[in-house]
Amino acid sequence: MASIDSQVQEQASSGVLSALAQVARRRANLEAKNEDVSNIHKRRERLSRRQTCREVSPDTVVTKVEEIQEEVAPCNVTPAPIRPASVYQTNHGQFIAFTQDGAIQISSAFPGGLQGLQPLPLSNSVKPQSAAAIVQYSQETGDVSQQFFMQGNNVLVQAATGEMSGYQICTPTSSLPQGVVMVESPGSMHSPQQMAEEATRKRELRLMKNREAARECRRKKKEYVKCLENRVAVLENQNRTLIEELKALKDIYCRKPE
DNA sequence: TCGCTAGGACGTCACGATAT
DNA sequence: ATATCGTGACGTCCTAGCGA
Repeated sequence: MASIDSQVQEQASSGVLSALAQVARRRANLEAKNEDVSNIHKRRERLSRRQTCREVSPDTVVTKVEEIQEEVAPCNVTPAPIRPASVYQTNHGQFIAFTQDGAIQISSAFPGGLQGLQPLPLSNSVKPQSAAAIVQYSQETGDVSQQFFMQGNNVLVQAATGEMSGYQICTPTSSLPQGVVMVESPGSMHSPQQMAEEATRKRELRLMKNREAARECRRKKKEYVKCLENRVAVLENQNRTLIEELKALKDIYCRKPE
């Protein structure tokens, strides 16, 4: 118990330290802002010249958090819901879901399960898991048109006018509902331009995945911090109770027998 | 109302750990 | 050996709160 307490205290103080570090970072930020950072390209350049994280500062808080997690009683952290498929949201607010068998479904509302999703039949046998592919999707009612680049179970969503213009999009097959077009991405790249496009696409995919991962990571961290705070509250309560109990016992034993 | 500050959320990069 | 994942660090943007 005592060791847990001290660890929780240590955790709290490292929280303070990290807050201080954040203040320092902000100060540095402001100083950096005072330099000429108006140009986005310069900013990019600065980013690219940046030192690596490990060089700048050592690991602190998280390592400790992980150590403590093994000792304290399991918190009621709700695990990420197990979804029957991957679900993505487009910048038009629609949700694209991949079912286990590789089918794609589109919905305008987030699927609690996957009910209410509108099935999107694919034009050929290419499954998203097996090959990279592009789906162009346009709504019947509107002029909104988007492209989805898929590789494995990942999807990259862009407006049809976006950077993926290098891809060849087949002429829509009239039999396809909702203007759905599906093509295989070029299997063999030859020209430097194609290679560059491939590299760009790979990079976009990696960035997208990392974005998702960072979001998930933050969510987990927040949940864990909340859990720790609860734990602190519980321990403080216990501590108070024990102190009162001790006081009462002292009163009994220290009272002089008549 | 305006400027400043703190805090939160996000995207990106780098890197270690783990899986294939 | 290479790919993928998870996460710390950083820079940026946005917003709420506060004092002048």
